[in-house]
Amino acid sequence: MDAPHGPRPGRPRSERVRLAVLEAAADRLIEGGLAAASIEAVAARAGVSKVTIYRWWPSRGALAIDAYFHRYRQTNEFEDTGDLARDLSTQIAALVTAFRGRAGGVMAELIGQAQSDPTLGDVLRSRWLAPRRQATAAVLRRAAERGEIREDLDLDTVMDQLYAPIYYRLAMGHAPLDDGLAQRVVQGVLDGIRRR
Amino acid sequence: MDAPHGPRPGRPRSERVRLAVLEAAADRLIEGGLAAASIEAVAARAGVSKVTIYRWWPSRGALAIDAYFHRYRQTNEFEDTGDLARDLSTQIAALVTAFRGRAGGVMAELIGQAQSDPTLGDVLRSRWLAPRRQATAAVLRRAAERGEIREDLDLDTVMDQLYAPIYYRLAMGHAPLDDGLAQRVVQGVLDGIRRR
Amino acid sequence: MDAPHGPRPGRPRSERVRLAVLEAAADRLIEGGLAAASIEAVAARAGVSKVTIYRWWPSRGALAIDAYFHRYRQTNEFEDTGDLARDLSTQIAALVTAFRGRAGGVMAELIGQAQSDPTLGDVLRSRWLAPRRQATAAVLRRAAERGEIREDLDLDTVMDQLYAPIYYRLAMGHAPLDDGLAQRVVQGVLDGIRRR
Amino acid sequence: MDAPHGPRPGRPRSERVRLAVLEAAADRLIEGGLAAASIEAVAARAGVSKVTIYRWWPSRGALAIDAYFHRYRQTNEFEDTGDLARDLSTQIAALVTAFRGRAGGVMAELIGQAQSDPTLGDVLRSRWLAPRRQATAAVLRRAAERGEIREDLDLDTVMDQLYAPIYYRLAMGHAPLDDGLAQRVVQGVLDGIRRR
DNA sequence: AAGTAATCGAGACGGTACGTCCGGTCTTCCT
DNA sequence: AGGAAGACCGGACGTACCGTCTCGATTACTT
Repeated sequence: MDAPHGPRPGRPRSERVRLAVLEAAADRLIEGGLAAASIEAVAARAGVSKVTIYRWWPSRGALAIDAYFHRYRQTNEFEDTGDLARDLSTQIAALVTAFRGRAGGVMAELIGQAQSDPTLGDVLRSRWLAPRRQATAAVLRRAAERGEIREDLDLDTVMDQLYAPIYYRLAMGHAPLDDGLAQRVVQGVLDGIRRR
Repeated sequence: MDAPHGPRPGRPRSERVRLAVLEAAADRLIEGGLAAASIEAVAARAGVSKVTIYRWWPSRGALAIDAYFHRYRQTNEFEDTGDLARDLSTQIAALVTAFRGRAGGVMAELIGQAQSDPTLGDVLRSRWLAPRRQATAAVLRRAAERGEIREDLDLDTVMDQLYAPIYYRLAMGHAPLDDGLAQRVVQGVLDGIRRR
Repeated sequence: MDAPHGPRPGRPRSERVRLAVLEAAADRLIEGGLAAASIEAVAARAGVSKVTIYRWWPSRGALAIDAYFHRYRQTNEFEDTGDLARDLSTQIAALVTAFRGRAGGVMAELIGQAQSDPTLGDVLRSRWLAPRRQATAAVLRRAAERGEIREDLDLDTVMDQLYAPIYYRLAMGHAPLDDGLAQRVVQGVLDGIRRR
Repeated sequence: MDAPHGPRPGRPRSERVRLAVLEAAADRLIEGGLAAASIEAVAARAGVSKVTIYRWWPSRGALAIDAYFHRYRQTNEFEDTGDLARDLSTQIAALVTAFRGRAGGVMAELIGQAQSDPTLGDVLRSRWLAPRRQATAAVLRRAAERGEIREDLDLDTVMDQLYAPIYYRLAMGHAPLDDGLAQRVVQGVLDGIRRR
């Protein structure tokens, strides 16, 4: 897929331009949301021609999500200390904290945009959701092996129960992403899945 | 605010026009999503002038949500049979069923749009979320009074646990809104909150 | 065609805008030729939106020719003094003089553009050529009636002989539109068509 | 200018490429006029890089005219049989015939383009007009020596009278380039310049 | 054989203009 | 006052060419 083809013919893509576009897009995104990250505006801000952006990103959403990941390329480590409640709380609290900042609004808009842009949905699922869910699933599996939680669980459903409330509040805004949220959610889920 | 002014001066608002607009908007919404329900397009389809729409609806989102409720004005009854698990399952299964059809896509787009349109968020919360949550809260309260579930619960958190997975799947599309979903979710939540 | 329809519904067309566009287009046309009279540039200069221009003029050429006639709306009178040689010379000399100024370059470009824009050709023929040829034909007909020139002439060919050299020099630029040109051309033609 | 430099260093220009470009340009020119003969399109069609074209031709017009001459490299012989009327008619009729075909439209567009491209005008005059006018002038001069026409004539004006009507009709399109045109024009001119 | 020099294909890039869509606002007349 | 019709500005869209640029590969002539 990305095997080093050796030097391809033609002028190579300018890394300078790639970065300028991503930075400009991230800036606009944070300043004024997705609406402000129009191709036109990003091109102007980055000092780059529109065509160049269109050559590399198929849509505003695709660019926005690249810019988002570029700006918020987080470590995304998931410690496995053996204390399931603590590990899950830590991980989810980190998500809550991130979403409380500007990144939350941007992510909410990206999810919103994905409703009318299937490609964007794909990217979101594969680059954002999937890694987090895989890490979480691993932790849960090990907890099951340790006998801490039941073994007959549908992990996908469990993870929905863990993550959904965060995204739900983010998207609907009916309640804040408060400090205790992560803890409460994890507690509620564990109450249901713990071995008795 | 809505005191009966008695017959106000001037030409009264045309009910015919109101309906034509809502029907046209709903049609476009279903055919092509929010993007297709532009004020321009709806006006053309309804045979109505743009200004008339602007007079009565502040934005595309506001119009869309009105059209949504106009088309899918559902009964939204919530039976309280005394069997908590059944009542909750019934209610949530109804939501899942509704979201599986075209209404789901539209609702997803409306939630998406609300991310950049605070007014739309308000309407969504007050006219869509709130009634459902109030009915659900009443049922839960009565179950607590009957001693079926713990009394120290934060009902808001419980309702998040009940509803969030549905919206989460709707919005992220990482997993289908399958038939057993409602039952599984309710089961999971009850496992955690039932009196032991 | 332009019967007074009575007051048509809707906001009436703004005369201010119409004039601003024509003046701006004429300015650009004279400053930098057809190339400078881009819709974009004219809109900017006139303080008018592009869409407004597109609503009223189908193409750059159509706008340019309107602007040309707006700026150079000449009297186009053709005196018939009874002295054929003088009348023709006067008329053609006026054309030569006009074409020697900036109007010449613009007209040349318009004719050029008409080669790839049939609509523009139509306008040019009906609004520019036809009136001049009709007036000239009338003068020639009266001269024939007076017995000054032969009566068996194909007037269209005669008029081609009169006008063609002017446009030929304008378009090809192989020789100047000098002062004596009109006189020489008329003399040459009359030598051939005068009654002997 | 084109002295044989002897073998210059470096890779010699590829004749294959030169021909491919000219053929491609001529094709596009005939299919869709000057507009279709964009450098971009010609390069694509010829399987040649844009830069290569830019290296050898300064502009679209220059390329177009080269392509025109390449495709329509005509013999351009001018017989001098001693019969002036016939010789002129033959020559001009050949021009009319050529212009009636596709070459006419192309030539018209080239003349049009020359209005905003001085270089193109130069090429048109030196490579197209001049040779024809020189041959015609020679014929006329010999006729004057034979005493067939007046000797005090300004040959440039006479040639304008001969050729202008053809180009005039080509450019303005107000009348067709019909069969008798050449004959009529020559007759008209000779009527005026013949010795009496 | 190594070096030098030009040609060529491929393709990235900034820029200008294109013609279109939609959002909002406005003006006018009609009901 | 409500409503239809439609003109208007502004902003963005996605596309077409322009002319320039950076590469690597090729093809000759010159030491």
